[in-house]
Amino acid sequence: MFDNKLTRKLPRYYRYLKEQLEYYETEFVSSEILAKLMGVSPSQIRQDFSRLGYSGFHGKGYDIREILKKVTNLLETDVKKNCILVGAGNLGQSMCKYEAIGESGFILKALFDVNPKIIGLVINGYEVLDVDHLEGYIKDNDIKAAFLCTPKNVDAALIKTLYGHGVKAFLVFSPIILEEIFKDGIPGDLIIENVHIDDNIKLLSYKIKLNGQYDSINNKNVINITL
Amino acid sequence: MFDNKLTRKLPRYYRYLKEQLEYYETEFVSSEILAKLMGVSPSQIRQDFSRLGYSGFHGKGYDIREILKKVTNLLETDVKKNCILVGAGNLGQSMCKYEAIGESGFILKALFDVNPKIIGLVINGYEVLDVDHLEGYIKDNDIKAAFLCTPKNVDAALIKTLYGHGVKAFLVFSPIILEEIFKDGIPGDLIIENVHIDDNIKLLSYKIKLNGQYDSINNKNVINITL
DNA sequence: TAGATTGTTAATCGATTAACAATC
DNA sequence: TAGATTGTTAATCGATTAACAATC
Repeated sequence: MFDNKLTRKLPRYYRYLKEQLEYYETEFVSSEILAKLMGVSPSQIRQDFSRLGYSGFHGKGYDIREILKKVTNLLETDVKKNCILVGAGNLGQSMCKYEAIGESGFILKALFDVNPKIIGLVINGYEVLDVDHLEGYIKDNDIKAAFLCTPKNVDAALIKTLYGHGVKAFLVFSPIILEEIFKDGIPGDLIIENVHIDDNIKLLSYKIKLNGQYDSINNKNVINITL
Repeated sequence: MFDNKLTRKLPRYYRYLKEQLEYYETEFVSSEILAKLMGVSPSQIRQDFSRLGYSGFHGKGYDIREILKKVTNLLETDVKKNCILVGAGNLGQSMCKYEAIGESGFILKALFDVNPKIIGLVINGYEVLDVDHLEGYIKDNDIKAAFLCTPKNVDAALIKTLYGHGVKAFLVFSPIILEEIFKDGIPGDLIIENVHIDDNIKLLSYKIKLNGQYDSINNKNVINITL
């Protein structure tokens, strides 16, 4: 039932299938075409789709909308989940406009901040509320997740507070040391999804290093690096 | 020479080693301790470090600073690389303050925007320049990379333009369809590092779905999901 | 020395690929 | 029917784990 390695590939499949549908305007796609687009082997795609329990059509390919539906079902990105965003600075203001939030079933209910200059502003249709009202707001609005766009030094404490108010799931932009705040043990039902832009930047550095370097294994210069 | 699967793990090792050094204030770490912290097996850590060509000390563990040095060397995050940031809106303003940029060897030289209201402002010490001056600026300043914090519909065209001016490496926040812009083929030396926050959000949705679900394989409720 | 922990080999596990009969 | 492409099995490849002698 839990095939988490495959699950981790789903968002990627989602992206490329969407691309096929919208940019190339095709309703069906063969494992060969999709494989080329994604830089993987056709075999792998057939294996994965088969394991997802989705069948294509012999001689024709896969019905893109149907796989997308399957992926959506598995990720439950069609299930509505109320959420809030804390930290209405630059990152927060940028994030609250991000359509991927709604596309994943999250309904952004409000923004919160500590800064009196920001509190009361309306950003992208969301009023910025005072963090002092978090507790009541969470209890009244069935908040399932919080997106933390706060400075990294406050993230950990904030998670503990919000968890105390009943929020179990967090999207965080800074690496957090949970042991540091949950001294009596990290709750089993705490969910953290960490965005590691710093990792992306480091990999960019590595790719720049590699670009054009001579690859003695394949006897050619490195180009089009895939990590 | 090119062990890209291992390379992809390096930023993660970097993060946890840094954490050991700074938060736990230890100079040495055993594979057992680090494994517990990272949620992997001690074997794997010993294998990886060995493959990186780094030796620890019998009975004592690994010298954290030394591995960090090794990782830094491999990723070349200590090599200085001039870069620019395009799009000085909320995301751009947030990114230009991000210390991971400098930590990875990138030296942010300037911000660029199209909006006359933003051009001329000084943000975090960087003057916002007019995108019309991009070409000359790039040629004069040995720009190795660009961070695109622009609206997603302009990213693709911008990459083509900047590539034409000599910038080969890009950090991008929206999935881009390169085939769409490079109709005559995607240049082999073009480097794209894509930040997929939408994937993180979808995985958050999945984790919420799983949380507390009954796992019939292990006969217990799912907690502490690792994907 | 005793204790701790590495470094490495061999075994296991899982994921990817190859191949091809099935079938639309 | 011929052509295309799936679905699945078996083979391969690679990564993870287990085990333990080596050694600080």
